[in-house]
Order: sequence, then C-alpha cells, then structure tokens
Amino acid sequence: MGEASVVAGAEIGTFQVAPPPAAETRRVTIVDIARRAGVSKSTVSLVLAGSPLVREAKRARVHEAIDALGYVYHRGAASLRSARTSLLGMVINDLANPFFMELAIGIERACQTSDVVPFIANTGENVVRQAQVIRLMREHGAAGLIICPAIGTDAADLNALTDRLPVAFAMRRLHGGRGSVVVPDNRLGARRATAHLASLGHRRIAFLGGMPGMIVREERLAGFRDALAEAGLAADPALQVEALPNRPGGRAALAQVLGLPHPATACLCFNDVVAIGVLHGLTERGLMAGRDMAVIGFDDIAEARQMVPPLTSVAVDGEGLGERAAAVLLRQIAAGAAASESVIGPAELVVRASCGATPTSEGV
Amino acid sequence: MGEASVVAGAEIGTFQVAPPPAAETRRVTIVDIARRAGVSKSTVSLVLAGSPLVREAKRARVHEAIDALGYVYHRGAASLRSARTSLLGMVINDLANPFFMELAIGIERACQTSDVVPFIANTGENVVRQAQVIRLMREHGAAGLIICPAIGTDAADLNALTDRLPVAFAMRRLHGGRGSVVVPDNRLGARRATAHLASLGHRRIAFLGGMPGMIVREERLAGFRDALAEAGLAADPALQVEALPNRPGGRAALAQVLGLPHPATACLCFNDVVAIGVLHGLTERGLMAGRDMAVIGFDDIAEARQMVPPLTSVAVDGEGLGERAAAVLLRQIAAGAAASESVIGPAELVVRASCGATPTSEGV
DNA sequence: CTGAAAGCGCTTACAG
DNA sequence: CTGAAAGCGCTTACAG
Repeated sequence: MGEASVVAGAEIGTFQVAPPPAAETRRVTIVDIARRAGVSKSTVSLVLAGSPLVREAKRARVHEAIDALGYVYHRGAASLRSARTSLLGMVINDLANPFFMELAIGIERACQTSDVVPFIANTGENVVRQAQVIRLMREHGAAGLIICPAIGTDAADLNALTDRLPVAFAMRRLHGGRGSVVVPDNRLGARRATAHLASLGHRRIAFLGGMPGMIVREERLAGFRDALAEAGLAADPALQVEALPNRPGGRAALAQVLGLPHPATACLCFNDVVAIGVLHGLTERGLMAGRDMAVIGFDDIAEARQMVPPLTSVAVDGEGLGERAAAVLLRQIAAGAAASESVIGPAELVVRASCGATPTSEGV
Repeated sequence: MGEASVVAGAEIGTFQVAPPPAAETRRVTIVDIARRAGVSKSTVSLVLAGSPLVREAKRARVHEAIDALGYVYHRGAASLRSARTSLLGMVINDLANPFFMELAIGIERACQTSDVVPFIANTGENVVRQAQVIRLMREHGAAGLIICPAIGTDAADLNALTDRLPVAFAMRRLHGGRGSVVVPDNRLGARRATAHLASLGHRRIAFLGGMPGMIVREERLAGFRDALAEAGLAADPALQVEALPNRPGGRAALAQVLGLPHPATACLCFNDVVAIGVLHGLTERGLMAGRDMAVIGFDDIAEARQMVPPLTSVAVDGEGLGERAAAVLLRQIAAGAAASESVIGPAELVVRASCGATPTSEGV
C-alpha cells in the first residue's frame, strides 16, 4: 500500500483545484423571493406547495425569482412548522448480503415516486448500533422506519418505538413485535424446496444456517419438517445445523453435516449467501454441487444464477418486497399508527443445476 | 405469485396487531424538560450540547427528566437555528454493483464515529435522477455530498453545486470538476495487471468494458497501453471494447473479442462485474478462465475470490476508499470549501486462478 | 388571491 | 451557571 498518496489541493491530471470559497453570503429565503417577484411571502409559500390558488402569471414570476436567486427550499424549516417530514429511515441488518441490498433498492425505488427521501443505515447485526441509528433517525424527524432487525433484537425495546412512530418490519419480524410486517411465505417456500429434494430421492436432507430465535429460521424449518413428514422422512436433529446467515456460516455448517456418520446428501440452506458458502466449501473439497450434493438456497439473489453450478433457490423477489414494504409504510404514515398491515409475499422454487435435477448448463 | 396475500391488521403467526394509536400528544420539548428538572431552557440546551458549564447534579436532573418524559432531540430545529447539520449525502451511481456497496459501507462506518448520519441514494446511472437526488439532499440541509457521478454527468452542472457545498468525488471524477477527489491509482493498477498477462506470454490482450468519456476508463486504458508498450506489444484498437460496466456488458464484450479473426487470449476487464460477465460468458461456451482465456478484473470485490475459478483482480480497497472519502469530506465541511483534497489510493494486483498463473484450487 | 402575525423547537448572545 | 429575548425559514390560520 506504499503508493497511497495524499495531495492536498494539488492537481490530479485534468482535475482542477477548487476556487476560493464564495463570500459568506446570507441564505436566500422566501422573503427574498417574495420581494423580487413583487408578491407576499404567503404567495411564495403557496407556489412552493403547488397550490392552485395562485394565478399562472404570478406563479411564473415566483419561479423566475427562484431560478434567478438560486433559492433552495429549506425542508427542515418547513417540517418544523408543519410537523411533517418526507424522510423514511431504513435500518438494515446486513447490507453486505446482496439480498438486503436488493430489498433496499426496491424501497428506494418506491420512495422516488413519492418525493420521499430514504435514509439508510447498516447495523451489521449489532443491536447497540441499531439503537443508535434508530435514535438518530428519530431525531432527524423520520416519518417512519423500515426495519430489518439485527439478530438478538428485543421486541420490547422496539415496541416503545413503534408505539410512537410508524414502523414496518421487512423480512424479519419479532415475537411480540408491533408494526407492519412484509415477509415472504417462508414456510411454503421451504416446503417446496425440501419436497423437491425428497422427490429426487434424497433421504438425508439437511437444513443449514440461521441462528436460534430467528423467526425466519423457525418458519423455514417448519416448512422443511412439513415436507420431510409428507415424504415419510424422519427429522434428524443432527441435520439441522445452526450457523450465522453468511458465507462462513455456510462453510462451517457444511463441514458439520459432511462429518456425520451418515452424511447429508442434500441440503436446504437458510439463505443464498449460506448456500454460496456451501458451494465454496464443496469446491474446496473437490466436490461438486448437483453431483456430490444437492444444494438449494433461499432468496434467489441475482448472484444465484451466476454460480457454478447455478444455484437452485427459493425466489422471494427482494426488490418487490422492498417496494411493498415502502408502500405499506407510506400508507401507515398517511393513515396513522393503527393502519398497520401484514403482507406475505411469494416464495417460488427456481430449479437450477445445484440441486442435481437439471444438467449443469441449464438455468444459466 | 398467486399466493401473495394482504391481510390488513390481521395476525401472522405470533405477530400481534398494533394497538390503537397513542392519544395525539403534544411533542416533548426542552421547555418541558426544563420545567420538570427545575432549570432554565438554556441549561437544558447546554446539557444537550455536552457543555462543561453545567454542574453534575443539574446535568443528572436534566437527563432524568429526558428519560422520564421520553424526550427526542429535534435536530431540524437545532440546525435551523445554528445553520449547521450533521447530514452527509451519498449519491451513488450503481448500488447493485457490489463494489459501490463496499464503498458505501466504508463511508457509513466513518460516519458512525462522527455522529454524522449518511443519506444514501442510488442514481442507477441516470443523470436526471441524480439531479433530483442532489436537489433533495440540499433541501434537507446536507452538510456535504459524496458523489460517484452517473455516466454522462456534465461537470458544469455539478460545479454550480460544488461552489456552494462541500463535495467529494469518490472513484469517479469529472473533467473540469471541482471538489475533493478520492480515487485509486487506476493507471498503475491497470499497468500491473497487464504486465502480468504479458509476462505469462499473452500477446493478444484485450481491455473490456467501460464507456467512452469515463475518466476511470481512460486512466485504466492508459495503464494498459503503458504495459503493452513496455512489453513491446502493439495496441490493437479492436481489442479495446467499450461496454457498460456491468455483467451483461462483460458478456457482450467477450463475444466481440472472441469473434475476431485473431481472438484475444487474455483480457483485463474494466471492473469485477464486467469480469464476472466474462467468466459467465466463457462458461456458457464451455470455456474456462485461466485455461482457455486469462481474465483479470478490477476492484477486487468480496465476490471475486468466490468465483470458479477465483478471479484475479486489482484490489483498490473499496471500504477504505469510502472511509477516506468521508474523512476528506468531513474535514472539508469543518474547514470550508477551499479545503478540498485529493487522495490517490492503492491498486494492488491480487493473483488468483482466473489468469492462469496459479492452479485453480489456489487463491480460494 | 394577499398581507400581517404567530409559532414550530431549538441556539445564540447578553445581562445578571 | 441562569433567564429573558430574539431569530433561524418556513406554514398556518385569519382577516381583507
């Protein structure tokens, strides 16, 4: 890293040095606009709010003044007076997981159409950081929050919040939590995936990843057991391995089920990044998913189809979930706290090569 | 998608319905705190600001009142009066590219230590959306902006902004742009990567991806040509393929250089997602990176080492760049617009299997 | 449609 | 350390 260099105020290639700062000039306000346009302050305010009360000619004069003076609307002042804001906070447990990024992009897109600005914060599964972030967002006047709670979040802590502010939980919810909820049909998705593995003849099917206490895991595990029972298979506890929901977690969980006296021949993973860890672990051992072990993920992130072999997964439409979470929250903000909703989204099995049901070249 | 269901106010499993909204209660302000703590408004303000002027006993009484009343500090009101904010805006061209997510995570981390809240917005390479986002962030009183400008951004448009607000450009800068700049040493990194390919005996080396007008591409292409010249190789224009800096772009560019009368045997890709597209395209053709074609990416995102084969790449430390961009911007905010800085970060070649220099199992 | 007045919740001098 | 006063930039009734 020896060549890192810092060149204060210098030129890099064609880059130009900043000019001296503009003279400390007073902020342009609606009073200035009013004066220049020859109207009252109130009229300017009406124009800014898009009121139909103002005649076209005056409206044009106001906009002219706005452009000429380089006026910037001060939303802080406006919301101080009106007690309304257009800020939406996103509190995400792990943005390094591409699935949550897809969720965030969906939320962001939904905000675009509503003139709402999304704040985003990554808690990194840290409940202390999560509490800080939520406090900061409240202090900044967020009109509502979309939360993917960190592992270990206490519902009671958040209920104190959700009783005062519209909150929507996305993907993850909490036992005894209050607020809107937008989640995929975890149980159904897991059941479908497991049933597929059973139909391929597997009898030692593992469930890999997720931590105890995570409702998402409980639900997916329930669907997993449903399908085992339907296929007349026993649920061996040794095949239900807890692990952090990330790549290293997947790798560790794989090692565990391969080391059993009766190793697993197939696995449903808690999510796609766990499955990617499993794929990676297989490659390290000279094994191949779809041939030596059937692997299915959950989420169907964009990366899934690019794995070698392409990863079979349960598609939950992350961006769509994000859009719906935003829509639910915006409705809740508009309608008041009592308007919480629950949305259960789809969970479709997308079969690719990693589960061994299709040739390696398919699903690409 | 038939099973998607919306259940307003209903129960999902253990989830509880929200209680009726709390009675519309007046907001708790510092006046309430002052009254309860038996001090003046000014004293509360001093305590909130962490001033050492207030005696410990009073400070404790104030904090007690804050907890008891559930007071939430109103940053909007504070910044309206003080004309200062702790909001930092991030304007990112493409958050779906994991590299920019790494950058954003670095920025976020740097903000944590400074009580600064980062806004994030994804422009999706859309200059119109970018302009909207920047306006909105200004209206919300952002103290400064970190911008990864969208392809096609006009420097003149942004200079009107950067003359009024501290701005740091991360990864991408603009011809004639003003503001701080934090970028890796693109030219050196590309030269190293290309020299490595030449040293392996390749004589038909392609440069794939990036769009005309992108400075990053110009710089990487310059390093590419440097290394070709040093190796005594001619720069064949047919081997310099423009393409969007994403996976489909990489795939399309690969098709082009494989279709030439004298196909390329090696390629340096504009960035890792382009390289991943190339890897994917090779797999589709039954070809293998590292054996049938040497492939090197740029950025070294976390995904790179998980490819099959693992991707050789030029590591630029995305999170580190993000942290430095934030540090530069925060200094600039503190010191005034004239304090713009330029930082050139490292660009180290990380050799893995995709360029054919090491066995496939290494670099995992 | 317009104008004058009040007030959102805070910080900032300023006099005690 | 404390208290009273002013003001940040806007919106909101309210009377014309």
